[in-house]
Amino acid sequence: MRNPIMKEELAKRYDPNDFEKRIYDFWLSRGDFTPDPESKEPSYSIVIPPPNVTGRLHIGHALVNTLIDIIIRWKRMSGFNTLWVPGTDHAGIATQMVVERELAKEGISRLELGREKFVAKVWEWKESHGDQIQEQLQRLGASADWTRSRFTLDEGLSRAVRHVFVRLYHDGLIYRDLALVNWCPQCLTAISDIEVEYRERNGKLWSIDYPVAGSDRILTVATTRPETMLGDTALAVHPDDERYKDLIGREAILPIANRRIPIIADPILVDPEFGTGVVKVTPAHDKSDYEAGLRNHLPQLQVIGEDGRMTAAAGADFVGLDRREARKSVLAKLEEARLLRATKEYVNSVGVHGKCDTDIEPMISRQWFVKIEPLAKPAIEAVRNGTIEIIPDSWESTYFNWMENIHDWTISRQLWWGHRIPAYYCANEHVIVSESDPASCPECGSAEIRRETDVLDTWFSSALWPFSTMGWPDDTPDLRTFYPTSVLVTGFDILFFWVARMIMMGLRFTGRAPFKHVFLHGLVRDELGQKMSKTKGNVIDPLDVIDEFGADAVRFTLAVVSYGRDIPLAKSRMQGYSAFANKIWNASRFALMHVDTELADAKPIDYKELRTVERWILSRLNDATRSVNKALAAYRFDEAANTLYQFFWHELCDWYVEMVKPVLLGKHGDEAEANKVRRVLLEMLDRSLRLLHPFMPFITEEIWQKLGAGGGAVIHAKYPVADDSMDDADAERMIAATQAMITAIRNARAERGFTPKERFKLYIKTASDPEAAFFAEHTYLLADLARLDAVIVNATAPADAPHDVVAGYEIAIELPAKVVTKEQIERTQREIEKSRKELDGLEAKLGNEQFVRNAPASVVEQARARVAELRARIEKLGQQ
RNA sequence: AGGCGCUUAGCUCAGUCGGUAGAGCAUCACCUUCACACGGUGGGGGUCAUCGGUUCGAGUCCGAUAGCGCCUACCA
Repeated sequence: MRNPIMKEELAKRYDPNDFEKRIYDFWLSRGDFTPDPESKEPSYSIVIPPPNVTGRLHIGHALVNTLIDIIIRWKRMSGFNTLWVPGTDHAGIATQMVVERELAKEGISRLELGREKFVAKVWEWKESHGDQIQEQLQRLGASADWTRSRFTLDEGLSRAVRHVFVRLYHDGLIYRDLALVNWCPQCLTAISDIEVEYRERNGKLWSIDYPVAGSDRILTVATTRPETMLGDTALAVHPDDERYKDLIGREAILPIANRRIPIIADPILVDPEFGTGVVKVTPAHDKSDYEAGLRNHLPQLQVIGEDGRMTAAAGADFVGLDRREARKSVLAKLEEARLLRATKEYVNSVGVHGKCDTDIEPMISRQWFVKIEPLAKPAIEAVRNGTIEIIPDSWESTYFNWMENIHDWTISRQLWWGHRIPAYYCANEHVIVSESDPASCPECGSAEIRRETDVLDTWFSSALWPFSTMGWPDDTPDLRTFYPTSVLVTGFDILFFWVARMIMMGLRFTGRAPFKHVFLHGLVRDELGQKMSKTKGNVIDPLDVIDEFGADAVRFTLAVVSYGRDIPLAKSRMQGYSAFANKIWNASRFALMHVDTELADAKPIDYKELRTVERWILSRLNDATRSVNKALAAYRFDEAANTLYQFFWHELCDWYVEMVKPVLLGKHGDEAEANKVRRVLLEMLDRSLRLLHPFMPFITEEIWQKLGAGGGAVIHAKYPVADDSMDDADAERMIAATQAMITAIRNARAERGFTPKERFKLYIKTASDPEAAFFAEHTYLLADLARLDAVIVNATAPADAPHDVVAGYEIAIELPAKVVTKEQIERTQREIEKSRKELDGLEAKLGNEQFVRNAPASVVEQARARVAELRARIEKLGQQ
């Protein structure tokens, strides 16, 4: 029974646009991506790294989702009850920024709209644009279960977020405190430490003189941020620094402000070797100064406000000025007072907010934090004891290094789009943290309750993704069946942002690691290894290349290049793999025009009855099958894909198909032999398509439907596994020898300038009768592929025919008389030279007693055999 | 500053247990043969960054050096 949705015949030309959409709809209509709830098979599950809901598919998404889909399809075909949970992330700041930008086009600002209306606008935006990325993933062939798609702001997920927040708060792991945080004056929100990106910048280092009060001494201080001096509340020196020891405890006069500030000793803040050994201390605007301020009980004077403008505390001359203007103004005033001593060029790294590229302002602010150490400890242990395995394992040391030096996590954001923190304040400022909205304050009974306005860091909800998507905190069938998930596939760039936090939260709230393996892939670059960016114009848009080359070629390319930290990607590679798809297409057309698909329903292949050629190709296929399964189990998508490419094109197409043509075209053998060949050819196509399916799902499904699959689909066909009984070393050896002879003859033909029409005679010498019989039997094969008119076994060749030794067999090629050119002589001499060099090396090796004594017997034996072959070869070649 | 990684053909990269250096692309020559010119056949191209060590034997293991990249922390 053929499926009616499929076209009967393969089109002449491979055109992915003709069938990819149709095939995807076919799978969707059958519900092929949804696991069977009744299944007794072992489960296998993956959750998608949720892309930004307003995002558009970029090449990084294409990579990670291709890799996930390869694993999912492989496992599904390998008998697992397989689930891939898709979904999207609300992506707090990023989404808010996108919508704000859209509104700005209409001249509307978020602030004038108000919180409620703005959030409603974002939801509108989400509803109209949110499915775009899922449709794009479908074009890639993603076999995710769309019926289970989740969004981090869904009701269920929101409940999980709230539940986790409340529990962590009551366990003392979430607290609210006044602390120095990273503040983005552009986005007007605090961000966490890891959201700060550091950029190298050419700046200046200014030296400012601070007069010591009641003395004519001057302390010179270097700074990269002179405007912060307005907030200085001390100068610090090292307690052991002899130069300044006597000044400790005295006061300096802060220039411009003319405030007196203490001169303190702080061994942690001050490195006496650096600069002048005197440091200005600005506790409200610098991280290490903040800590020094706490140690020394210094006042915190905020001179820069949340909007990046100077506060009243900065003084009347500066209030309201932007940070940058304030810097110029401060420098001018210092210059005027002749207190600016020197300026030098200086390269330092400046913290910026990655999302908007604005310089971060360290700021003292009341925020919510997660006390991270108690969560990190078990997460470290889980990786250390192997409960979770990070692949490649080189990332484990990075993971440990970060987790062991981790700082508390700032989770509150002064945004509108996100999970609003479930904390409430009563009229008396009592804090109530609760899963449901409280009616009155449990402490004082006040009914005047207002909710916290801050929302949570997006990554807080992402951290719960592996179990929140499955219905947690309820005990659901999905949770029981598919949690913990099997592997997490993602880029190494979000190891800290996401992976580490999922491990911490998963262990804390489910008592189990959220996944067994973490596979970290590299980052896609252009062919020169540069980051892709719109400004550089080197972006490869996955949707464009899918249009151009087809999803299968794009997927195959991504699989092949996937290994390594950086993944250089060029369109030319996709073109190359679309040629491979074309090859698959045409080889299948060839097979289908010679093979009756009814054969598949006939009795299984009897391996003992097969010819050597068929036993050989089955053995080679088995070898490829073994390699592919092994490579996939190790997440070596590149090896798996290369193995299939190599096998299908260069063994199956280049050799096997050519070898069976004489039989299929009726030039050799009888109908019974042809039928055996047809049966095996069909088997090869069937198995190859199944092996290729996870990588190239569309083309394999389209063709496989033509094999008379009884209404089935390759997506649910069984993935081939290696079968030792298919291995055949003898067949491999004899066919390899045959191939080597054919190559040698083709080579001789090309080198001597003969056309394909001119026929030769081949003489072969064998050492045994079975070998002689083999070559006699396969004369047609040699004759057809090497264009010979005779193959003569174990007879004396004419002395003037070129002799050689190939695969251990002495051969001679009798060719029509032709002038021997200088090039041929030189080439033969080069061959002899090469062989002699290798021979000399080997003989020296074998002459070394220690080699013979210490090396394994097989290695010595191999060397001896090679020596014999080389000697014979040199002799034969020399005769010419 | 600390940590991690990389250096192999013109380009981009594989290379398992230490045992005769591989692939794709590019390049050159020949071939429009009845699945495919998105094709076939054959060829050329490498001091495996450098130096030293271990070993019978090193692209592979160890140490150092140089160059490049990334991460983390800090940078008055």
